[in-house]
Amino acid sequence: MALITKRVYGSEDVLPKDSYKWQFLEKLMREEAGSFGFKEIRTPVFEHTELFQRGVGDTTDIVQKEMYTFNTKGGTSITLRPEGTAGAARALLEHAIYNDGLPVKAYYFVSCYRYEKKQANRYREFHQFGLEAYGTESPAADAEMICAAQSIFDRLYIGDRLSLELNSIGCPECRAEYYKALKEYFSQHKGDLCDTCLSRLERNPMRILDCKSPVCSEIAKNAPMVLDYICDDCREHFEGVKRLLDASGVKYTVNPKIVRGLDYYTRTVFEFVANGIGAQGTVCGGGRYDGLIEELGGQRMPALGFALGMERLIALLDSSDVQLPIPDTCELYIASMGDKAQEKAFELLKRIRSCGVYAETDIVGRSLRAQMKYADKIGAQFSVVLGDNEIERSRAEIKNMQTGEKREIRLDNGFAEDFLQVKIESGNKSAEYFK
RNA sequence: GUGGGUAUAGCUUAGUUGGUUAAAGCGCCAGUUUGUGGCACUGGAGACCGUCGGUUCGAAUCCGACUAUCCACCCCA
Repeated sequence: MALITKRVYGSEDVLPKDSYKWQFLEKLMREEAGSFGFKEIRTPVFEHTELFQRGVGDTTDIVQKEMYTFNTKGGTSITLRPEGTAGAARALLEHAIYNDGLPVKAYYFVSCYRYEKKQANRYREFHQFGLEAYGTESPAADAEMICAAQSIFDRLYIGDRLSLELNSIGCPECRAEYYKALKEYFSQHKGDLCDTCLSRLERNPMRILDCKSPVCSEIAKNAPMVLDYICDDCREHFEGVKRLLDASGVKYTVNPKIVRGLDYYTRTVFEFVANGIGAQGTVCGGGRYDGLIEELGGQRMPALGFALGMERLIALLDSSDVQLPIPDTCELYIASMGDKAQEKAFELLKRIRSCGVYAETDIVGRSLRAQMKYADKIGAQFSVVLGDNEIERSRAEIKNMQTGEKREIRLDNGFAEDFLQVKIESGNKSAEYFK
């Protein structure tokens, strides 16, 4: 296929027949975030490269090998955002939003870019919905964050398709202790670890814990657990989070292997994981990152949030028996024959559309029969045929496409009124919503 | 970056041991007389059989390379 008619590797089109899913989900998420008191923040697709190096972390795979980085004509290095948190945190600092009062609660919809091998539910351009909260250290904030994610899934009737995996990786102080213990333990098995895990041993030993290699995961089974090493403050914090989740009726599994791959995480980390949508099952992931703001040059300020993968969520919905509300079909199709009738059709359509009715007419120049076929194909609920007779009488027949039943309708000022009357009498709902 | 699978119309596929104009269903467009959709029928458009090279009198079919794509590892949403 010619290059110009081929999309770039790892990118996806949302086609007209599917866009309603995105629109529906975005609306639902805005409502849900709003009901928790989060306000939308919109940040640029690109940022200074340094922001991600500092914010996401120099040692991460994302920064080391997955960023779309390039120089502007002016010689500035900028990067297409690989995730949404860094930009939001930058904006918080740049505009000193924390002076508007704490906590700052924001949500975002962003497109993200990572240069990696494409896979089922993993793309080079992908979309995230996310929540951010700044200026609160309380476990209540962690619990609320998780509740917000859970309630989105509940509203979509997929709460039971996802399992919430929860963990605490402690603060930098207690993690240092833990790292020491981990390194000691894994060093004893140096000969058996896979190559990647050997390099992890130095820079991020926790990642060995979720290595998929049978040998490594066997060794990891007996490795020290974070939860045995976290300090009293961190333990108490974690207990607080669990207590409020329990109170909210949110079910979770404490999974010591959830460690997250971004450097900025501290204390609470969590993932909502789905089965049955391929290897990339993490639909939503997040946690607390109390060190991030300071890392970016601000005063120390606790922070937390999560990101939800839109493509993965849609994949999950597609693989489940949940049917998102199908968009309204055409309410009225006006077929016409001849110039006079076409003019009348345009006049009537202007009138009826201004009442909020979804209506169409022929813009192809088809025969009457073909127009009716088209009306049927687009699922029009009612149709009106206009010809010389109707123009003359200023009356036409309106046909219920489902029952075939016909009624008279005025073509003058009474048109919109008559149509609404017919619509009400038919008891026709514009769309059937069902699970 | 590493592995494995697959490439024939918009989609799903057929194509026999290599043999003349590459087939079907769905979809799309038009028509089945004069002013009414769904069903049915008729017709039409649409494929350089992923690309390049090789073997052969002859390749969609055999061989090679490349490219694309899918799945998995890695990593993550």
